[in-house]
Amino acid sequence: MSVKPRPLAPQIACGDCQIRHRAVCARCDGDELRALEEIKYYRRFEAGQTLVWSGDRMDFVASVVNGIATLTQTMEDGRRQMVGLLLPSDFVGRPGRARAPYDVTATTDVMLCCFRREPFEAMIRETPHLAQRLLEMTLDELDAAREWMLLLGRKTAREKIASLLAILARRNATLQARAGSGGTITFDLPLTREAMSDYLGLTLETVSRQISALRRDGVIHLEGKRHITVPDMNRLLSEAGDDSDGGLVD
Amino acid sequence: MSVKPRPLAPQIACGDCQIRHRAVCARCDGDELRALEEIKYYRRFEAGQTLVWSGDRMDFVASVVNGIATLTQTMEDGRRQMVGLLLPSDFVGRPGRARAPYDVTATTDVMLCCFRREPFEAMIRETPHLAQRLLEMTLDELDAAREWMLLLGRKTAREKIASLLAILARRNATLQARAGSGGTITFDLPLTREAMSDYLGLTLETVSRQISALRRDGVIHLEGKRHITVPDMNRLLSEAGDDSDGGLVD
DNA sequence: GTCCGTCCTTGACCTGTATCAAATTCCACC
DNA sequence: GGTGGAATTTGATACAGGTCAAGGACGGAC
Repeated sequence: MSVKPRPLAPQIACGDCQIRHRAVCARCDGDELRALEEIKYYRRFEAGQTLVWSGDRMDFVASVVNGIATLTQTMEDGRRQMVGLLLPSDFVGRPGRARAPYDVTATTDVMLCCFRREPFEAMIRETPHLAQRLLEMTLDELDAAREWMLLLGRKTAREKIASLLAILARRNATLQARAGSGGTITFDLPLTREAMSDYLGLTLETVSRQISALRRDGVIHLEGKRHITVPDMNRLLSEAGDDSDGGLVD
Repeated sequence: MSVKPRPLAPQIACGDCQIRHRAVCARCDGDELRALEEIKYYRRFEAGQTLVWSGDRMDFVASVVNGIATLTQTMEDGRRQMVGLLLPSDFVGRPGRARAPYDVTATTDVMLCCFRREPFEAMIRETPHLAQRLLEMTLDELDAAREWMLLLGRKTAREKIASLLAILARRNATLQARAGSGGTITFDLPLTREAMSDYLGLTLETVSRQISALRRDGVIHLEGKRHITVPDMNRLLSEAGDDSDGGLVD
């Protein structure tokens, strides 16, 4: 969800379960968190299903196990803006707030690991470590949101598309073994053109045009409508308008 | 910093010091936090001064005591986007990350209440309550950032200006006794046209034009360049394109 | 006072993206 | 393999906001 090559460092590969966690994991996180086991349950949603409508009561918080979901805000006249992309290991819902401030919609089939609100809040109070990890994770999200603000406010359509592709490519390169880091990266777009337009603050036609333009210019190759190959990641990053320092890590 | 009338509820009026706190206050927050007293110190910055440059090492975290500061991201070619507005009681800096990801600049003279990083981080580990309050505060900021994403991605120039004025008016109405809540609201713009344009993802000319247009249409009155009167807050809110439900509070 | 510099306003024009309107591709399902 | 429908692409045109340029208002220094 970050525009510039941000450190994905805090991801922890987990021997216990398949997913890579960035923050809280009920299954393998530390002795303190094993207690979460007792209050968790799983829920499955199908692609296109809206898990929670804006304003709805949300009696759980959850971690995405697999699949992709989105957070969107909608204006009265129908204008929509995606404000978050939930990928596996991301967290949704917030302790202390019962109503969702935006729609949460499944883009693909989604599996959530849910915790009922009250027990979870109690656990936060009892388990200092948990609040700290949630804080860390939330700060990461805030940084990502702020980079996205730069994109929405100041980037051109072409830069926006390149930025999104860079994020997806990067995410993909991390999940796959990054065979030859200078080499080509290949992945399937998990979003429709419409979802991309909602994310980028563009129309779907502009998204389509810009993708075509990037293809014409050799920045990406397209196979079908979804399968993308990035021959030169640095080229893509410079199209995205990000500075090339790779992001400062501490 | 929120677009729609959001609950400013968690502000706590404090008998001990002048400012209203939304989250962490070293002076009066609770017994647990009095320990922070020992590691805090004050720093003063003048209007226009940049407190921290993006990428700089930042060996403290701080709470704004008075004045206004901004967080901005800049692209290589100079395009700028403000990603946060720091008002009194807001917090800047993050535990666990030494380098600032954006410039922090004083808009007016600013007084910060600073805590050196290491002691502060130690205190978070030792004081569960502190992490919880920081979490709550960060989640509020994240919500505000996401509302701002809707503004940046989907609102027209006129709506953007109206939204910003609504926020400032609202903030002001909260700080002043809100004498007759239906009545007119009056305040001084704390931002130049340029700063507003950085915040809204517009050019300074467009900001100026839209402010003139709102004045022509009677949505606001202008006295000089900075002093603004809002005769009808509801009118302003509807110009901002926000739904009128007033925001859902829990 | 008046001079200067900064901030703001307004105008004329241009460009990037939205809008409206067809095609075209692709996939799922028969 | 054919068919229907959704997703995507492409084209023509409109318009919001950007860009460039010229004043104007205001405040501080002298």
